[in-house]
Amino acid sequence: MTAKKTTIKDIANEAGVSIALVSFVMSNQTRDPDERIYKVNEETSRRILEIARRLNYHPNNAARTLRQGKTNTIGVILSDISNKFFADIARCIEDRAYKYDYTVIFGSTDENADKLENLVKVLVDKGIDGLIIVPCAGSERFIASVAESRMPLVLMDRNIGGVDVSSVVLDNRSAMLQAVSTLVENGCTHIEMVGYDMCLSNVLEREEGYRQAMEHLGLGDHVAVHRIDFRNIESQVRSVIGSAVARGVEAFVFGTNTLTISGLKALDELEVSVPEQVRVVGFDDSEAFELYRTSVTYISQPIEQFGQESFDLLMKHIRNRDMQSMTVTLKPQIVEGKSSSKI
Amino acid sequence: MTAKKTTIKDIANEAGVSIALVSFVMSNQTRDPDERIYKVNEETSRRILEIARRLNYHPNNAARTLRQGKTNTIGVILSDISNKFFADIARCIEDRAYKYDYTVIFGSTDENADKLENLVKVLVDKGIDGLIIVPCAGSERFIASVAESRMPLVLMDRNIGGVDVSSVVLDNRSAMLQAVSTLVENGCTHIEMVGYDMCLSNVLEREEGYRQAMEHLGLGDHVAVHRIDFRNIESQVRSVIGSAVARGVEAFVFGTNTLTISGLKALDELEVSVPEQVRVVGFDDSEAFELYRTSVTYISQPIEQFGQESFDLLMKHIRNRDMQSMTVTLKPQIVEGKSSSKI
DNA sequence: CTGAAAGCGCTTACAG
DNA sequence: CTGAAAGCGCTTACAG
Repeated sequence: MTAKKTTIKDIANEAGVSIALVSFVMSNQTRDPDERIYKVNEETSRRILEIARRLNYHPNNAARTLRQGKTNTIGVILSDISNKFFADIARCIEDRAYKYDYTVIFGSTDENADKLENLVKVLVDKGIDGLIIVPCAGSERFIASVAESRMPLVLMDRNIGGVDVSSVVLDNRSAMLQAVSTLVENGCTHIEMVGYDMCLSNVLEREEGYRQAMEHLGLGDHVAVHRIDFRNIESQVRSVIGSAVARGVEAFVFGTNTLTISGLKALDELEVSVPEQVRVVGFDDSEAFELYRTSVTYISQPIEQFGQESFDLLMKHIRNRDMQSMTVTLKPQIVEGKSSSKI
Repeated sequence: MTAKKTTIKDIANEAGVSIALVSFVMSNQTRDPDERIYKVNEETSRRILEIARRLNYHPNNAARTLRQGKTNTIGVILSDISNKFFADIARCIEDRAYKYDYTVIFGSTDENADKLENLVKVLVDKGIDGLIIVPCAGSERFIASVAESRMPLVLMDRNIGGVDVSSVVLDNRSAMLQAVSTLVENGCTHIEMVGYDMCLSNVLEREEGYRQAMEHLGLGDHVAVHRIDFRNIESQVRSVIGSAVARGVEAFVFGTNTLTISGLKALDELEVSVPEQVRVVGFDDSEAFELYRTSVTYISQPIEQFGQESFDLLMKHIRNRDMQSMTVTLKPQIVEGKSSSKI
């Protein structure tokens, strides 16, 4: 495999030709044979290829990169690769990149702007052709500077206002409209939302979407949003839900997968039954729903599309450095279970 | 960030020194200052560093790699990075690698030997200093050839017989002994196991561990192992569990996280209550347990140690090419919930 | 159709 | 303490 490292020089010696010719044959091998301008003598070409195989030749990537200034590697910076939502997206990106002969390097920020900054620097130094980033709160200015550096860049899941950069995001307002509408159709009016207390576009849009939906449906008086601190989810969700239930709330809409699971767990602990006493619409699918006593209604995000569109958009930016930035907005879909239904 | 790409030449020009001196100053910067053999003039050094900063210099990784023959990148090939067990390990490896200035590239095999082979080839061509692999069935010979190529290599989660290669694995026999013992202590004798139908060391050891534990506890007559096909889990688990319950089985031990969740779900669908009618010991922790009606007893694997030990062991192999291979065996710990208890 | 040569950016003996 | 030079392995105009 690695062994003594055969180089084109070895092959050239063995074949009695120049290294240039070897290089030429090797690179033509992977290109459209019709596009080659020069035609290498068939027999010579075959001989070179045969020797390369025999000597177990593997081109040196560093040399090629140094020469071409392209690494065929991209960086993908997520919130946390062990979070199922991001892990699933990571998998899609990995698969797609593999197909296009790209390698991807992942990094996790834990919603920490310093870490994000550091990761980007490491990856840029390492040499990457482009970046997909899930931005976190506080990283706006830094990401703007990355965008200005002309590094091909695509934001995912969240975007940043006032910065000219491409992004792939969810239609969060539509998600919340679907959630609220479904609950209203099932007879709820006291519908409250549990979201994060973070200054992120998706968080804010979901909150805004909830408000708009409520007002649109004539329930403006019942609007109530509970903003949970990211670092202390369980206990906050429990207390928020406890007092809301005491106030006679009829339904909860959750803003993320983690919040949904914490919420259902809290309702269990408070011995509030779903959907008999309180109805629920969650966000994202989860393995955990499979073991829940009731089938869960949730907003389903198009995970595969997130991965695919982000990657494809980044490829476009890499191939055309002067491409205009654009935003791809993906549509969520509500999946109805019993947790939101009339009893 | 990337911009016009400053090189040491630019800095040398600006500072009126040679590129060698610049290179020297730049690399000394990151080494133990006491170890330097030459001492660069303090003032010159400071001036060079200052210019580097002002010109926003970032060393070209490809050039350095080409020169040094080291990439500071490792490859990690898992079964599936979107599986929670592997995603958690991936996160640990990522964090640890980051601390040691290493970059990691992940790949998923989906238990497909061809894919594994391909991924390894891609990564090796790309240039990596070492590999951590979760081997899959059918990849034994190929992995043996990788080991022979002297590429630093560590197997994780499973190992391969007859090949001289390092590995980090779980003490699967101990896991199963704990599982069976706990159930026996709670009065069960008809304990059956649900595992995979795969020829992998961990699968086989868990099965063997179950058998030994049963025999050791005088329950050899009740030994029954159900081997599930990896590609058709849900339906097979359901039918296996259905007939076992009909036979009057008292408890199930599951061999992996996916099997545990499928099993609990199947019991739900069959309206068999846990632990009243049947007791259960699962494998690996899962978010899903949080929403299950009963707290689940499970075998907990030391995820962080898996990541850490694999990485550390690989580092040792990278630093010392002639190091003897070794196996690190990690201890599981049973976490007792209500699912295994007497009613 | 094929070869000689320059150069990508860096590191490392080797002189001075 | 500092500089000139070779070379890592490859690609790419440019000649022939």
